[in-house]
Amino acid sequence: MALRHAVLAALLDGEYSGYQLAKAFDIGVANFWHALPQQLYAELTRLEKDGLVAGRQVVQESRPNKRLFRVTEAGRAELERFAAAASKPSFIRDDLLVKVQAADRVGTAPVIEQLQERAAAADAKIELLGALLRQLRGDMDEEEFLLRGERIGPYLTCLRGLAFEREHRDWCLRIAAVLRERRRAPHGER
Amino acid sequence: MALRHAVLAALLDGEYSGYQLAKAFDIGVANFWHALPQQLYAELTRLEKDGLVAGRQVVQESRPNKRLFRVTEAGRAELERFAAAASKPSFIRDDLLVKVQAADRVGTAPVIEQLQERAAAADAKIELLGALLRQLRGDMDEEEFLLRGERIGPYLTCLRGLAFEREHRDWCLRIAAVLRERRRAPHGER
DNA sequence: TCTGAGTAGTCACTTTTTTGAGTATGATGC
DNA sequence: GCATCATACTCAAAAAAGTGACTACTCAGA
Repeated sequence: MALRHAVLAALLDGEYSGYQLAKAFDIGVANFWHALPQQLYAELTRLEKDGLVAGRQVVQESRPNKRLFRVTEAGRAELERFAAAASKPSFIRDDLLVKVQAADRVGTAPVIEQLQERAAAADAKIELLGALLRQLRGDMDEEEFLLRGERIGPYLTCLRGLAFEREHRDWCLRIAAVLRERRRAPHGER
Repeated sequence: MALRHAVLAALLDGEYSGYQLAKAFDIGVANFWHALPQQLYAELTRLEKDGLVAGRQVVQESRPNKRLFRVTEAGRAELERFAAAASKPSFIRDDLLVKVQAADRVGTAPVIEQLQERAAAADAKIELLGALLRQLRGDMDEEEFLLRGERIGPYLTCLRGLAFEREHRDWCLRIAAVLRERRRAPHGER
């Protein structure tokens, strides 16, 4: 039960529909969890059944009706319990790293290409997160916001995401450069 | 099928038993994938059935017999195919981040504690990876090794792991400091 | 007027990952 | 001499995550 708590945490700041939640999971929440819309709808259904969130129907004209969910007291308590329990260690799990591990035993050309695509994607995400951070802290500077802002959780996770993306971009570019250089000027035998 | 390729990539450097592989997955390979021994044994069985690895029985005295596996030509070809295919984007997936996201809506004390434990664990991993990198590059310096070393794949993924752990440690320490400071000097109302 | 994109979701299914409980032997430490 | 650790694995099951295929309605643009 892991997506469960990510959904609860994402839902702390107000009412969201499954659809809106899916968008949040594509940007801010993606810094600590990832899920497809179907998974979110399913999890919301389970959470509601367990009384951890409450949904209400909102009838709309000119677009489909929707259900908005908010965290209940029981949900908040569950999150409290979760926060106090031990966390599993985090780790990277990335196809691209697997390819790099094999890098000098398989063709490097496609890997170099993917490293560069990744770097570009990371760049895009860095901009997105920068904008999100500016928006979250409003007119305060970061230090002041972190000390006096009233809701810093999402900001803190975005900081982590930003650092991750920067690091990832730099690594991708460096590794791509190394692999290109080695193609240009071959090394030992083989 | 993702663990599959991680196992193949890890097996590129020689013959390993499931048991040895499990150790590798706890240190170096953990930089790009993570798995429990049971999964590795199961995956090795499947890989062998599919002809991507070949196992041979090694009879031992004074300890249980073991089976050593190596990547076959078909396995190498599969890895080649995998390297050329598109990769899924990577993302962080971390309980602790979920807790931080909820940080100012639930009790922060246990979260601060966990952040510090994590920072310490990251420190330990940083040392481990540093030693592994020194061992992998032998008496060359990094630049020379990356250019002329004959097997740099594992080195490159360890570099990623090292950067990740450093970043993670710094973030944990900073966030712990921020949350402590906010407990000391409360902000807005609530 | 047709096409595609955005909103809002559901159902069924498969794959992957995790968890828990075992087996067996020799070596090492108190 | 007894307990625990390290080696080396296996089996079964549950939980979590991911995939594909669908429904329906509105609006904007070609």
